[in-house]
Amino acid sequence: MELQPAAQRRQRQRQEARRAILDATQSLLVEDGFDRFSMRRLADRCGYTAPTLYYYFGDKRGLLDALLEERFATLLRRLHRVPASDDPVERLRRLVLAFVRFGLKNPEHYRLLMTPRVEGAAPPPPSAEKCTALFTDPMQALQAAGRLRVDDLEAARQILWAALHGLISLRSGRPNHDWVANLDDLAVEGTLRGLIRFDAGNATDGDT
Amino acid sequence: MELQPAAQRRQRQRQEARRAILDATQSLLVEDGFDRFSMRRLADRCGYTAPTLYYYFGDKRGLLDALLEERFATLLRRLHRVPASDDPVERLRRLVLAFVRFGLKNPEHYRLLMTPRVEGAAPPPPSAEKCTALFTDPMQALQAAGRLRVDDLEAARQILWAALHGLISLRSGRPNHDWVANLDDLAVEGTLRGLIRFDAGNATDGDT
DNA sequence: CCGCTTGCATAACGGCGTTATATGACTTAT
DNA sequence: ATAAGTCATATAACGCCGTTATGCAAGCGG
Repeated sequence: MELQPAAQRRQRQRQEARRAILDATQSLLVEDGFDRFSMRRLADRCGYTAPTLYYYFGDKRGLLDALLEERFATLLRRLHRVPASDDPVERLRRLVLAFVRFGLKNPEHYRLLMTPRVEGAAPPPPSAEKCTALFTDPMQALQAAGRLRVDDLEAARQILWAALHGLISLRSGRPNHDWVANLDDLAVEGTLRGLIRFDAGNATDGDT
Repeated sequence: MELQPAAQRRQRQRQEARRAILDATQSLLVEDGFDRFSMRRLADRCGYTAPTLYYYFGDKRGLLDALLEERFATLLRRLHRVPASDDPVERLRRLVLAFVRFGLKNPEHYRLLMTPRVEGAAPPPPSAEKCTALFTDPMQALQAAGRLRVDDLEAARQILWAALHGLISLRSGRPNHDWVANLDDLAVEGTLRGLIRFDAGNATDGDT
């Protein structure tokens, strides 16, 4: 049984330790919330002491980014399974709604993602960026069809980004506020309507 | 000169101390940012020691709320001077733009305002709430004219709130991102267009 | 003149993120 | 088999934070 080089076993145990720490991080985060989360409390929960966490993940941000990466990788897989519609509006709507619902179901992770990096720190985990990149595709299609109300594609992206971020962060930051039923759908619909010409037909330009 | 009861002089000195502390808070906040702000650093800056700050303002949140109240009182005065237009859309647009620009010019205060209260803590300062209340007026007018795309006025309010919050918090949280020029105007215009029927004329209902 | 409120300061508590240093187990080399 | 070395972990500490307990001196009312 010990024929395999012992380095492999060590590495496997290393992975198991990381796994255990990440699992404890996840549960502590959802149970107690982002504000009450601390490295020392995590150490207590997962049986290791604090320096071990730093040994494995560098610092608090690195640990949370590792967790974030996993979480957003699953979102990414889910977004990839969103069916491609012939109507780019419909596809964009589905993507956006999936994203919003993910953010609302994982408020601590979303907050974690959006907490701005200090200065020249590490970039956000790659899966998170890939998620947002998925939106450019249907938006480019809309621009090509001349259905964007804002000429600049980047401007449209940023407006959409801001609206979604506002919706998610506001709702998950104030869970006790009595939000209107179906706010997600209404807000997404309104945002898209502000960005996109919904009336098919007069597409390219209506002035000359 | 000492004819006035000494209690008045004491109260005046009290006010002066509060004033000095609040001024130091303001400058420390804008110079070093919300994250680096601490009661101890404030104490160092303003000459008092930390317990004195607690003597005057209770706790950190109370101190920051006092500053916030002042700041939003000036915004409130400015918003009150926004001219009433015959077109409620135009009036709403002006209010919204003034609000957004205020948020972007006072990012630390805005962040402070939006940082959710812990649980049953003090409500946000009254001026801040009055500011948001100013928006309901033109929105009611729009609803009465049947120009709201969302029937429920409260829903429309929340959608607008989310969009503005997203715009402000995203931009001021990432000042180094290269935001598109005129993003504010474009975003506000898009948001309003998603919420409101811009074409005058077929107002009430277009189905039956 | 005495006692009381008021406006401060010193010192401390507990918690935080993080790091310096030590120790023991396990691997490798002789 | 033993010495040398690496790796995973722990203990102890540093410096910061928000906050509070305690003390103390100056001014005021009796």
